Amino acid sequence: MTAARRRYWLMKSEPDVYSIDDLKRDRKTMWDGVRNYQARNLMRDDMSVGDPVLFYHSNAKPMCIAGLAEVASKSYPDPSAFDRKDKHYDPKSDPENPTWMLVDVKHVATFEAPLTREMLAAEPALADMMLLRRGSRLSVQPVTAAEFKVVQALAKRAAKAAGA
DNA sequence: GCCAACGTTGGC
DNA sequence: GCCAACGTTGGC
Repeated sequence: MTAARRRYWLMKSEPDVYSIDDLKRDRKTMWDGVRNYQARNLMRDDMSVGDPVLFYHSNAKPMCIAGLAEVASKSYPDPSAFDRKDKHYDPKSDPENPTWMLVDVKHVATFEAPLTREMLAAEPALADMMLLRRGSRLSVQPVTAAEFKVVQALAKRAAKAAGA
């Protein structure tokens, strides 16, 4: 057994559809409905159980990193791809050889003060973060260890400021 | 609501 | 294999 290098991720969700509060309530959820090959490949090939995940609220007011989650399973076929009634049903995906894979994600912490996109954009250390790049639509993104550290520090600072 | 960015589809 | 048309994401 070789220990996998710890990797860090950011996953986007529209809070109107599924928010960090929903994740907290559910404790754990299937990250279903992803229909982008790049995002799938990251979940299928690169994620390990225990990897930290930044939970991002997209298309929201405010847009923000709302908290911390964690990869809670290995990848497995996305059942919503086989459900005719599901919005993300994919008739081309063969259950014998599934196209779409997902992982379970579990709630770790909801930030006391959400880190708004504005705050992130104002942080020089995050200048190269994929999330902040123009036109970056990928809903599952890698985050560097350095970026993750900075986000954690910002979250701590924001919580302090909010509580003070 | 607009539209830039980008992925997918399908004709050729 | 190219590329135009189209659909979606998601910030603004």
